[in-house]
Amino acid sequence: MSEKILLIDGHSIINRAFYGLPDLTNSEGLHTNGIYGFINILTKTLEEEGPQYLAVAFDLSAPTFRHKRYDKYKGTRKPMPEELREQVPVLKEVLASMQIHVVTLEGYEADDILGTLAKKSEEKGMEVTVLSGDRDLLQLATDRIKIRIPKTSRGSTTVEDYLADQVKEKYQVTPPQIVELKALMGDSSDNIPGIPGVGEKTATKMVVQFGSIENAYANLEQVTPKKARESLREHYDMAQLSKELATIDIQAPVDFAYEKARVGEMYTQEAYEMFQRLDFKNLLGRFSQDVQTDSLEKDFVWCKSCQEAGEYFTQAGQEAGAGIWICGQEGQISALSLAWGSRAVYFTTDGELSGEFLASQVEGLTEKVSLAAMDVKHLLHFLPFLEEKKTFDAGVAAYLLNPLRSDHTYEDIGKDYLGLFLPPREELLGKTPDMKAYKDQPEALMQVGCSMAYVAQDARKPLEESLEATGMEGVFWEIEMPLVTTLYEMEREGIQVEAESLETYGQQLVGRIQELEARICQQAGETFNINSPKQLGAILFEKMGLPGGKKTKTGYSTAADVLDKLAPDHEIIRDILEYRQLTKLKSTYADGLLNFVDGTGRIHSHFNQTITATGRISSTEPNLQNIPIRMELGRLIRKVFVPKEGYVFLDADYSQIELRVLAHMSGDEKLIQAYQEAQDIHRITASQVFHIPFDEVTDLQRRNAKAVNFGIVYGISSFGLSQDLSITRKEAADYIQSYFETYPQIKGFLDGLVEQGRTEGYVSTMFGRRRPVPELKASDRMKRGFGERVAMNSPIQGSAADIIKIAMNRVRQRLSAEGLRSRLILQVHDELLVETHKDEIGAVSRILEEEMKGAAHLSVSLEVDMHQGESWYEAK
DNA sequence: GTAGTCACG
DNA sequence: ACGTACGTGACTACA
Repeated sequence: MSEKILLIDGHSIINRAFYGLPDLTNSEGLHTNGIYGFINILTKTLEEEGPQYLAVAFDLSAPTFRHKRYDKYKGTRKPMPEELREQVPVLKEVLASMQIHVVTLEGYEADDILGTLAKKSEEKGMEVTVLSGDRDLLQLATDRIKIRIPKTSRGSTTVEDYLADQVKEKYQVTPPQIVELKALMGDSSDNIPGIPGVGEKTATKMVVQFGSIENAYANLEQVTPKKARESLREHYDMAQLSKELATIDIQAPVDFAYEKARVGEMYTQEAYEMFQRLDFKNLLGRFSQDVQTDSLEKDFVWCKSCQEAGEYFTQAGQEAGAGIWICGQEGQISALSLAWGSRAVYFTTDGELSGEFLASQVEGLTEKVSLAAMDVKHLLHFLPFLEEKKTFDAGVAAYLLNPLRSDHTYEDIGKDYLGLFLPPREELLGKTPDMKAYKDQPEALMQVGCSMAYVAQDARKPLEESLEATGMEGVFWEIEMPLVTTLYEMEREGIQVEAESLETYGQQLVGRIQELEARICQQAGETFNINSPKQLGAILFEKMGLPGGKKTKTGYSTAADVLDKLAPDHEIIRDILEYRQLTKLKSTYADGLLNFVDGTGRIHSHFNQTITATGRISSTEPNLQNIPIRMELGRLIRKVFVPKEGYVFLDADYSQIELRVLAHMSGDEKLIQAYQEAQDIHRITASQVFHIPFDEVTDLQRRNAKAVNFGIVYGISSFGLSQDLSITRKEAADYIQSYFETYPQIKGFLDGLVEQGRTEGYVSTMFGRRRPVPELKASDRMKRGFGERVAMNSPIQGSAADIIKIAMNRVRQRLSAEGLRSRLILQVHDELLVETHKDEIGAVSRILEEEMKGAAHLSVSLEVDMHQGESWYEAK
């Protein structure tokens, strides 16, 4: 058996991968799809070919001998998009970490390196495989040099293999004659001129007939068709030049030592860390267990004894800070990890230690040291004595520093801020909940718990430094850390629901739903699943032939805005819309909420502080921020949310907080003045934008002005506004223009935000919270447009979020400082709900009003609407 | 697991 | 020629 070498065309393969795969980015925002695809094609080919030698060739940016020969060479080539360009140096790092030999040569292209090495290896008696996306390489094929061309279509990759015979079969010419073809046809991507008027067919015919351009020229009179003959006569020089440019140099002065190219261990420690950095999680399994565990250098100790525990806590007390993690339920600690210095200890309560003992040890510890944790809100369930200004939440810090990440795990934070590669929780425990793992997988849980405590403590310094460097230490300590306590208390309190009424409400829907279901199927002429957009689309737009047209990737859109247009003419559509409404209420709200009622009749939603890109909080399990209100039938659900005995609800919401924030941030005098003069901002906007006396503004004009105001806050586009108002784009554009003429500083402000996003890479709220806007650098126009709207909207939405967070903290602190029994229990972006003791209504309404209005001092006042009621329904 | 839909600000 | 308003989360169908 002869030896085998695999030669890879680096740029062309990463190109293929980049364009063939969907967009992928790692936690640093680096695009990785090209690298990922490259590694996949590389490893797949290695498996199939099993070569002893391997090398990857890259072009250099320096001019090659071809440029010297022809200055327009590759001159018209489109520049590589930034998303791809940035991946090339990283790919080279990855290859280096995998001990894969990379070859470049100044003055030559990768093709020449590949050609030279292929021929050289063939002469040495080796079998050669060249992997490239570029068909030019086919000229190298022989019966021992195989060219492999991967093709990606719809996600799956197939590879075409060419030995000399297959080239002949497919192109009717020998591999060396591929050069003749290219010289005749030209190549627009390389800017090789070719012969005008000669395409693939004529070129192939000519080469088959004459063998070469020179021979064709020598027998010019036999060349057909006539147009090609004349063209060849006239442009023979150019054809010769083209041929020179298209010919791969097989004698490039490459310095190549086969020993360096020998295939060795690719799955090295360095490669493991590279793959982790790039978030190639599903490739990590290819590494040996040794490599995977070697990346974990920390020693974690398990402690079950009281005496040792006491000593450990004393030791930790000598330090400036300690990291902590707890697993348990209902306020009872089962296991606790404590990290300080360079160690972490795991305490469990299955022996001598008790949860109470550990909690008291921690309480003692907090007298001396400041604690850090990945999730302080969770910690508060077990350690309610923690003080917000003395405790550091690494998850919240990481979120502020990059609010675009979907989560902030110890693994990510360790990687980003400590350069530490820890096995992710997913690998150690999968989705097993902590408490289950405590029983079934104690070793793995120890790893997780200690990693959490360790990373929180060790990453604290770099995180705090980053917060200072970005000017977000104020947002962190003054807004977010106090908010941890506020949200914890809101979650703990929960909200009371009348479960029986909720059940009755659900029951009442069932009858009507069944009735509608029957009517719809009867009108359709068959029974089908109305909840399936696919089946529904087929019925409406194919069977019944309603005008609809495709709208989604997968078929017809049956969304409400499409159906709304058909509703006036078709009873079935009206029934479907009602059916949709009712089933939504039944499944998400009636049945959905019932699942979350606890033993005491209350629902405890989770308020998440580290999710949104703008700084808002979110609510889950259940989401209490999207309880119906716009439609009366849905709004009735709010009747089941009631205050406990002896209490009422006080509900306070900001009036147009985002528009007021915009007036303030932009400093637009006209808009500020408008707010000072009139109650009804939409009406005054209509009056000013449409040049109509205030008292003569029609409802329609007011509605249009309101939509424009919304549009401005969302990052205006004429398309979006035209959709919302069902008007033409032109009309929408006129509204916008007129709006900007009325409020000129708004335009300047919004343009400035986009500009800032472009130059700085992020935009900021009034309080310094940042949102990165990487989309502004995208080559895709749509993505950029999205980035522009985000740059305009985020500072507004985010500042409003900051303001209500400040208000929430102050309300919570005052309720507590004044010894009141009333509690803040819900926040819905611009609204606060307080379960208010009947004796405290006056005090609480003053607190709400003062703290909400006083949360920020803007150049327009902050206004608050307040309502009282025996249910959430009544309090709005 | 993704896509479609729809509830909220 | 293309195709988007900003920010979320839950449910259902379906591969």
